[in-house]
Amino acid sequence: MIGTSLKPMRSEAPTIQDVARVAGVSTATVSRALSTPDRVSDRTRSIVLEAVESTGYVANEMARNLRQQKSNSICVIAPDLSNPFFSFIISGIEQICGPRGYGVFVTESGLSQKEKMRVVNLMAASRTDGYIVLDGMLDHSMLKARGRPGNLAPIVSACEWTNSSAAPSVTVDNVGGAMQAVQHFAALGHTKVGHITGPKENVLTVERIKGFKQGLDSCGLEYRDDFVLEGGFSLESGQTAAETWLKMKDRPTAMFCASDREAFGFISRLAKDGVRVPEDVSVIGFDDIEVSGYFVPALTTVSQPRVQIGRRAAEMLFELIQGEADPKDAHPQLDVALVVRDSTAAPSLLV
Amino acid sequence: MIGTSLKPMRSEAPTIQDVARVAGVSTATVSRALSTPDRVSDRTRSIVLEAVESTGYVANEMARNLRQQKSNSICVIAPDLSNPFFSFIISGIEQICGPRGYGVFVTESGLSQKEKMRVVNLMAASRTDGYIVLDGMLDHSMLKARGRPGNLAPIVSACEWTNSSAAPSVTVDNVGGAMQAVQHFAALGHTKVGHITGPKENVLTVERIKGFKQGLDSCGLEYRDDFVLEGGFSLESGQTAAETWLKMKDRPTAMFCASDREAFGFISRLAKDGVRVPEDVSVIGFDDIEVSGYFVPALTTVSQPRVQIGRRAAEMLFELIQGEADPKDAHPQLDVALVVRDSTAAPSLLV
DNA sequence: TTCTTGCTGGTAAACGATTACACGGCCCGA
DNA sequence: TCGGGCCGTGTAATCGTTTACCAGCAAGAA
Repeated sequence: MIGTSLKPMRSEAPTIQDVARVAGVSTATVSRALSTPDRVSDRTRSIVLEAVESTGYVANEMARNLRQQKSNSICVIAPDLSNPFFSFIISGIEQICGPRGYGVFVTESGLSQKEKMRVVNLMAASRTDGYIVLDGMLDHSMLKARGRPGNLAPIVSACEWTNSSAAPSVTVDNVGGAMQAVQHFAALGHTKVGHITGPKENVLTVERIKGFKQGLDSCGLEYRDDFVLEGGFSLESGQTAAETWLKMKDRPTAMFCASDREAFGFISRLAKDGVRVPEDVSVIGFDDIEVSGYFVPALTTVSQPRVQIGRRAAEMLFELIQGEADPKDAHPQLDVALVVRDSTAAPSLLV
Repeated sequence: MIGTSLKPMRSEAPTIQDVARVAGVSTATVSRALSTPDRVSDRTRSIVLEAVESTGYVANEMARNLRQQKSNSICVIAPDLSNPFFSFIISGIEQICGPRGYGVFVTESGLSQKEKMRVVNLMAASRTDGYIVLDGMLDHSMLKARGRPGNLAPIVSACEWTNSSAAPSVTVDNVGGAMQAVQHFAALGHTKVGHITGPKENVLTVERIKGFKQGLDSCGLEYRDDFVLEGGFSLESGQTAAETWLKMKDRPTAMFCASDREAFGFISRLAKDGVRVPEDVSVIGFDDIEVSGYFVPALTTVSQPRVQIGRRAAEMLFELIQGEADPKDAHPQLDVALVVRDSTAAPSLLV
């Protein structure tokens, strides 16, 4: 080799020009042979494909993106990737995007407002064709900051949503799920049912509290303020709630937790004081993350169709990208299902 | 408005030309004012910035990418995003990439070979400037398939690696971690120590088995083939191993699991038969995922510095991207630490 | 035969930034 | 006063595609 250099050999990448030269056709023909094969003759196509093969040509995405004004990728924004709840949703999204040749960006919006600004800036730069937002706290500031004309890639929210935003969303029946949980407790004979909520500002928190109350109502049970403990969806917050519970004089015999992780934290802390689940207190979670079926005890929980949520959101996003759908009236709500496992039982006869 | 149309209003996005016109300077000056501010006069800079403000200009990433031949983003390839083990690694990666203005793509390579091909194709398209591969099964086929000249974005492997690949890697001391686990068992008085392995073909599996044996050796304990159960890192595989364990006539009193999730599956299945941890059998995991501290019992485990792994891998990747480093001699190995919680105790005196 | 139509394929203009190169003015030392 | 640097800016080439437009040609219709 003559041009051997120490530096990157990027320069050697074959371009469409090289292919055209080898095949003895124009670049337009090469492009057509690859992207719209039926617009060239059989003969030409095979010549081109052969030239592609022999040169090792791979189209440069960046050039394509610039010309087409699209990136063939979307971005998923989750508040917290360490929360396994999101993984199956992402998987569902990829199931839809992969076959369509779209790449899936994933990024974390974090908990602090400062972190969220980072994401907002990312969105303004508009590297991707659309967004799926799993963080209900993001929309407000976001929509303001990226209101630059022309940079408006479509957005679909999933799971969490923002009342103030007109963005289409796919959600689940949070109210119904919470009701089912309470009704299950009632059916087992519990009358003193408590709730560990999510973080205060969260929409899901509000919905699940609403469902909790409606469930109580529907069973003729009393709603007691002192049975509602503030949580934050996290393991730690479940633990903290457990400490509150342990100090209560009059304790609920059944606790509905706004997330599975809260339930884990709760049960785990209780176990350290010898309080057993479900013998001493019954627990129901929400989400049905993978480990829930393997917890000790296996957790009774409200299962969300996570893969389905992801798929649905991705499908909606594509409709928006292609301008097929009217964003305004797209708010499907998926069903949830109570999965009964070993963390719930009839209340202890004593006490 | 005259040009009102039903179609997307993308066309309205201000370009650098618009800014130049408003500011009364050339596009070159605008570009310089934004990317190399010290190369223009104070006066000009402020005029330009004002024009940027008033037009709402945001640079078009695609055009920039094409011109600079780089995408300002990297891609992380994980076998399975539902495994929470990866989340903190990704977080660490973002900690490094964010401040440098890099976006982080995340994609799932999946378990089947077919899925992995999808990723390989993605890599060939070379949308990103570099790759961090968390999947040890990928390298082989990958390197072959994307050997197109010119398209060689640098790769760093992390956690898992491939012996056959020259790619730089950041790993942890798997052997040492396994040894520590066994030594902890021995110190508690266990003499019958077993192991649930990872999936057969995995490098980590091999390393941890090696450490397991060395640990036994170092404590003068016997290695017994029948005490080694094949697992697969997953919850299910731990459960399966538990069923095997339950059927054994001569059982180990302590089990070292190749992953925390395996340990959960194991403990959970045992609990259903009334076998208690750590009273009846002690268990140690590997990884220290978030939920481990909240399991019942809280899991003793070998903790990996996950965030650190991610940060280190990202730093190495940047060195490679900038051509600063020689890939060949970069194989840092990070330390692990045994975190003792409640799943280990002295062996029961009975039996 | 002549006009239309449809099918192929070439020419060249985008896409929107960055940046090599050139140029004019200013300062400074000889 | 003149020449050499430096500084700030503009001109225009460039990145590698896609695609609008056009032209040539063959076949079918009139």
